[in-house]
Amino acid sequence: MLWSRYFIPTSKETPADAVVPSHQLMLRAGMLRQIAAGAYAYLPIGFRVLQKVKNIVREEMNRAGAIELHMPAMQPLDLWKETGRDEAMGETLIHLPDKSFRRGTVLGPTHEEVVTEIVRAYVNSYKQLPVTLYQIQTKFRDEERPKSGVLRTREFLMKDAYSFNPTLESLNESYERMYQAYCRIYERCGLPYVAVEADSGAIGGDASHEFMVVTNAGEDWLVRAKDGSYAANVERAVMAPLEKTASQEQSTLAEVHTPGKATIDEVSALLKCSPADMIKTIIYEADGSPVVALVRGDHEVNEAKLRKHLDAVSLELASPETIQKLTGANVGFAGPVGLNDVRIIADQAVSTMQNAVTGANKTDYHYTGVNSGRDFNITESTDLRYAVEGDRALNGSPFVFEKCIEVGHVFKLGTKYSDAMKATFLNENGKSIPIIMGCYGIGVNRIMAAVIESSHDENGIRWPASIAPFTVHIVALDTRDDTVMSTAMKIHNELEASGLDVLLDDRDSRPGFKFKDADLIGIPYRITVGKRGLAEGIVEFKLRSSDDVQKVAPDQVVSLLQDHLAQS
RNA sequence: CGGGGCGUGGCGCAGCCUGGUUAGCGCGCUUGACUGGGGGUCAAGAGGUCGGAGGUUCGAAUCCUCUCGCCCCGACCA
Repeated sequence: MLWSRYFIPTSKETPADAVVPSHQLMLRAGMLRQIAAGAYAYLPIGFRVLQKVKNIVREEMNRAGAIELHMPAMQPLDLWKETGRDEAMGETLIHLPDKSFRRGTVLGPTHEEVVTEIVRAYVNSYKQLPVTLYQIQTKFRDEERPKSGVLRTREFLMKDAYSFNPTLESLNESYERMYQAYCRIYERCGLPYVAVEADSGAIGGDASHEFMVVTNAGEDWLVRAKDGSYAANVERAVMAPLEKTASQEQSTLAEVHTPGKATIDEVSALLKCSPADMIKTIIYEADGSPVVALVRGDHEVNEAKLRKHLDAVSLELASPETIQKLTGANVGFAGPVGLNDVRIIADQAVSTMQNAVTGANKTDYHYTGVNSGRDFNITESTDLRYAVEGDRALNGSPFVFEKCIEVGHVFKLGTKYSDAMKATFLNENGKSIPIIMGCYGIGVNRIMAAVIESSHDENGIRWPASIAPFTVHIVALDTRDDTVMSTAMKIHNELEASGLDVLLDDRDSRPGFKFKDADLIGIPYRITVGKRGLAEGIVEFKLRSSDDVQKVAPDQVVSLLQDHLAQS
């Protein structure tokens, strides 16, 4: 490919709207153009990268036994009503105007409903199972706030796979196979990833892993044990109970006047104590009944953990009226002392607290000197909170917190969708039972952006050869010199003939300009052809990832490159 | 959805507060000359409904009202 005849609109300046490196570099390298908030055009070299990522994903899916199909982006709302997800997705679901359609139509944010509809139509025997179907498709989600370039958009490419299994053992096999395929995909894309336990959330599955890439541009947090023995989404991270501190002399329980001081910060400031000396009392309504959660003042209740502990379907903060009725006080003055006839769950850390401060269940009053066992009893104690700095893994290794982005997610769905949509089959005993499902997603655009986030320098992108828009970049200097151009063209043709993607910069520009562009678009192998080198019978070979320049005879270039590619 | 900011040639910005000739500057682009190993120099050019609508005024990029779009922080996020 000749640069002069191709379309790579590079730019020296960084657009003001771009904040994260991947966004800035994609714009500058001429890969990407924003068309609307959260909707991007992929320009030729950006598109080439996407295609390479898609091909890797496709190869690994096929290798893992998944079968490709293609489902519509336009879907009938009725299908979403069957599972109730029209409500659950809320505003994220993009509805088309009703006019020209008989039924309401939405743009698919994901395809569980559609794929389940297909399978229930054709699968009715255990003999047809298991089967895993996948597609690589454009998804639409009306995100409230698209951001960070291609990392969070309203329209994006996703590989989504769905396994349909007759038994749990079979589901586990499919899940494991997908998990392994994901690892291979990220490895082939040159992406340093971490597989973490994830919260399976409202989707209702019982196991789930996320594939994370550590980067400052991320919007999720992952927690890792320093010794590498544990990694989890912060939503999910399980930590060791805090150790008991040396016991202090118990002070007496005292009621103090704290007028208008309802928050942890206000009360701790007034009473000159640390938030860690306070017991935070949060009142929820779980499936309609009030429940009280206790955590240390500097900790936050993890509602997912609480929900799981309670085995509740709905969980929300109680209304001020409920709180008033339960505690007899305004919001901000609740505490466990004297609180009866309600289920109280304490975080483990609360058990280690001594002479604590907490609400007195009386408006404008708190207690000091509160001790569990004496002033109130902890009947239920569990891990209820989010991990914070200083927490440790169950084996005692300290936690490290890192920002990250999610590039993939695998779920064991169970029968949530097959139950709701009546996707059943007859098992060997002639009994009709719901198909057990798993679902497996990969964000294709995110892989591209994540690779750039984790592989760039001040001059530009550093693509791994596997997904680079071109594999080799020939820079012809002195383009008006016939020997230079004929040599460059010859190398170009030989490399193309050997099956490589080659870009030849044949523009009549100054050398520095072309080198800067070469570094910016980040093709892994660079061949420089110039008058000087040719005078001594050589061209130069350089890796994007290194400053070393190797002199090589023009007719040795193909074999040298093949050696390099064979090693990588 | 709360808070903040920004819309002026392809990109980055100034001008606005305090209204007044042909709306500037840098990058990029075109043409020519010189130049040629890390984003060159000089010269001459092209390119703008100042996001849109309405209003105030003799006169609006500038003041007022409405509106659309975009970015950032937060909340939310199978």
